[in-house]
Amino acid sequence: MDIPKTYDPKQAEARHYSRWEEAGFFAPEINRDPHAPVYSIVIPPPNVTGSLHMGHALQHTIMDVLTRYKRMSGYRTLWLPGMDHAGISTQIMVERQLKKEGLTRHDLGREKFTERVWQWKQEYGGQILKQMRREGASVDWSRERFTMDEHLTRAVREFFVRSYEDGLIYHGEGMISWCPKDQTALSDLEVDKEEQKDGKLYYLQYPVKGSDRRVTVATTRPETMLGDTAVAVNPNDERYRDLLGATLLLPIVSREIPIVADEFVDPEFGTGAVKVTPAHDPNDYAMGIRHNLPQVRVIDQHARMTAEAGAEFEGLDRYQAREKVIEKFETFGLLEKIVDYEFSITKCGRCRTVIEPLISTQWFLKQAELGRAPLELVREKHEPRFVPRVPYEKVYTDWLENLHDWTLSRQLWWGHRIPAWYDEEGNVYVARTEEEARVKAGTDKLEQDPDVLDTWFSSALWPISTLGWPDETEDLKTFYPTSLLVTARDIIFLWVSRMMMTGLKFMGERAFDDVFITGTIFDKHGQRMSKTKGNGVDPLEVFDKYGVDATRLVLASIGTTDTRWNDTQVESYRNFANKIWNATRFCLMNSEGASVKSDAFAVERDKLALHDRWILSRLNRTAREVNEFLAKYAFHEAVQTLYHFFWDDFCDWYIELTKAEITAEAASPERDAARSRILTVLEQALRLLHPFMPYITEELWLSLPGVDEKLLHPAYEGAHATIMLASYPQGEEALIDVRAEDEMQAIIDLISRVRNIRSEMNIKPGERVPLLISAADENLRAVFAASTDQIARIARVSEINITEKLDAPRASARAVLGGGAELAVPLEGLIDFAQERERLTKEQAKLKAEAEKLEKQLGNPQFVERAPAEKVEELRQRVADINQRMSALEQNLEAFA
RNA sequence: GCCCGCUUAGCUCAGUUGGUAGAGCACACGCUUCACACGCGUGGGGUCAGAAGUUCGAGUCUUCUAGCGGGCACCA
Repeated sequence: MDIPKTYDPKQAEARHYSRWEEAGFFAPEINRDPHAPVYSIVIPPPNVTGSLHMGHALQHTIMDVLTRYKRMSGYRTLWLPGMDHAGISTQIMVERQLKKEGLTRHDLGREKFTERVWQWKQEYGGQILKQMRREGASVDWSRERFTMDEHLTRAVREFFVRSYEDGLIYHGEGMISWCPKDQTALSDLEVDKEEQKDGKLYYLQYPVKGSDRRVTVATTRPETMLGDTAVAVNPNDERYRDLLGATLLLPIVSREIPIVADEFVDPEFGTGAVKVTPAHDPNDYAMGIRHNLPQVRVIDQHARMTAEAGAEFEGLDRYQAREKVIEKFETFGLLEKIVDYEFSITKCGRCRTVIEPLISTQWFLKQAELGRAPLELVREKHEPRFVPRVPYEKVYTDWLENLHDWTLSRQLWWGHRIPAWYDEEGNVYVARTEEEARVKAGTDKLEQDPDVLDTWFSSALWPISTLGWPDETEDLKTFYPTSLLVTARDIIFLWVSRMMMTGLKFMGERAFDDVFITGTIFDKHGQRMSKTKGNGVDPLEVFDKYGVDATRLVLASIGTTDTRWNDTQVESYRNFANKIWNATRFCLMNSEGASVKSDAFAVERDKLALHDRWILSRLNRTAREVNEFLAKYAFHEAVQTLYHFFWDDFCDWYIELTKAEITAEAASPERDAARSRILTVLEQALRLLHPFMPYITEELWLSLPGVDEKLLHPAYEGAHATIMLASYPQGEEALIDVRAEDEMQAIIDLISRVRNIRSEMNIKPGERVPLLISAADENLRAVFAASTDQIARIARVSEINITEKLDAPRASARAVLGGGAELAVPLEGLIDFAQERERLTKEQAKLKAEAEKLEKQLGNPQFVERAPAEKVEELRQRVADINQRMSALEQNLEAFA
């Protein structure tokens, strides 16, 4: 027998994945049952530029555990992989590459540049997909999709055209967030607010025309005053009532601007007078429309001042212009004060450049209309079901209640080009193809809109487009709606909500039943992992160090909770994997004449030893619990249950209890039967563990004698043997044996007490001691009697004497057990009476404290009256048991007196 | 400003419907016991952030306070 003592994860990891993939185990077609229930997940498509981080590994683990679990449970299972073209990120990545060659994208031109991006994708993109193989992700690679695939492009155009025809999409002027560095419009979800701790608030004075008065306005952006076209005050503000309708002389540019009244203005803030710059601030833009104010554009797309800002300012950067405006105001004596002021500024979510709000002609989508159906669904039916519901259902609902128009167009080259064409007069034709547009326009002289769509526009279609929409494919019929979406919380708005919108619009059904929001993994100091900080833990390094299976156990346990990453947890699961390895090794070393058998435990109940009935019960109870936990996404609990079943019940107790039988040198039907039983329990345990630990379980499962195709779930008839397709144990209620568990517990307690005595009395591990057991209850005596061999072996006892009443020599260490049992270890010459007295006194004190607490509670008439009768009875039982133990201890102490 | 979450053993975290506080790691002691030292056995360690309330009974429910972390908001 030549099995290494230590499990080497890398070997198993290298061995099985490609085999599984090539055999088609990941594809739903492997399931031959036409009536099989369906389980489907589409992966959140990682960016084509991305590489695996812990967040991905976490999401993938959750998805894979469930997919493998459902597959083993007989479901027709699809986990669909793919990638996102990631417009801006990818374009920037390739531009950076070009820069090294001294080129810009404009040097290449649009067509060549796009080709270059595709080339880049071929060579470097999709790193993450290779890494997913390492994770053991059981995705169906035959259905891999990319958001820029021809078919998905067709879906995008369909979405666009239909929405345009329905009046949901429009082309027009609006106030948008513009990134001066990336040179594109952004949606409000792609920008971040950032606190400006050292911000300043500038108080500027504007002279009133034909008067000595001045009106003071407060602003954080003085440079925009060059584009002011009004000052607004609250209509109820007494201070300015007489100035309503007056004209102000805008300093520097000498423009005459009105004072207007608007409810928006908060009289409490600043001076109660607000400068209005309709071309460069979202609120002012809205106010400008309300009061029909001119829009003077003083800042351009590069965040530099325009000619409109005046000759002195033209070409200046916005911050230089700010300095200059302040200088001027100071010289004019119009700068009232500058105060420190904390506020937030908006930055580009990608490059952190400060956003410039600009008026621009773009394509927009009226999200409010699309959002109505998802909003109703979540309000009325709580669908999709968020896990955890708090706080995400509310977050999602709140957002849907307050939808703004979505800026769709991006001034980029990489992405889905907007399917809109213009004729020479500038009329727009939205169509699925250029041909269609020509027909609509009645001319060939058309020019396509140069812009591309927001990346999230195609992502919004992911669950339906990947399954074939707009065609009515078999996949779409079979796998939609999907069962589950697993993702991080930061894209609930960007993505989750929008998939619900498109799913409901085009399919009339929710995109997924459940939405599982994973926790966030921080570094050990509680800091968010990020590339710029360089504090990220690389999943691949963790895989290398501890193995994929161990890492997956940690990730599955994390589930929805925010966690600080620490290697010690992985290490402990690495040890667990090793434990599984060695337990199997032990079973294999003693497997001659035996095999995994469906009828290994099929003998009359009274012919089966207690420990066999017990492990069978524990196994089935564990299986039931794990199924229940998985049904409610309680991964941590499932992992804990399996861990303790395998380590504590199976290894620490069952193997030890059955060891003598199994390692017997002489072959016998009894030995072979015992060997088959342990193999059979082990085989089931491996299946239960498989969704979490795919590699080690497959590696070991295949090595077990008697394991073959017959163990596969009936749906996979004809497939080669693999644990992946073995049926997941459901746990049989009938095999749960409460009595066996209670009786076994008595044995375990007994052995533990003996071990405790041995340890406290410093008895050498090799030294065997005699043991006296007493129990008034006949049945309990029988239970002990039936297990004397095991007790003797495990507790290292030389001889066991079971009596009705304890009759031990004075020089004995004693202990009391539940159920009125007692034990004594005679230690003539070894025992230190003082020490033993101390030990017993300590134990007595413990019991006494507990008894007092309970008696106090029982002495409370209100408790006895109001608490449920069974609760009261339970306490009485406990008190009785404690009292029994105490009196036994008392007698023991007297023996030493 | 509004909303939400978190605070449990030295560390990382569990604790379902209110009814004797748990795990892993760490720590102490003892073990080359014929699967495993990535192991075995034994043991110590928590007034569950603080306060008040509801209740026979609160880690668990309510309110407030503090600290930390999110999300949202047009306050110039």
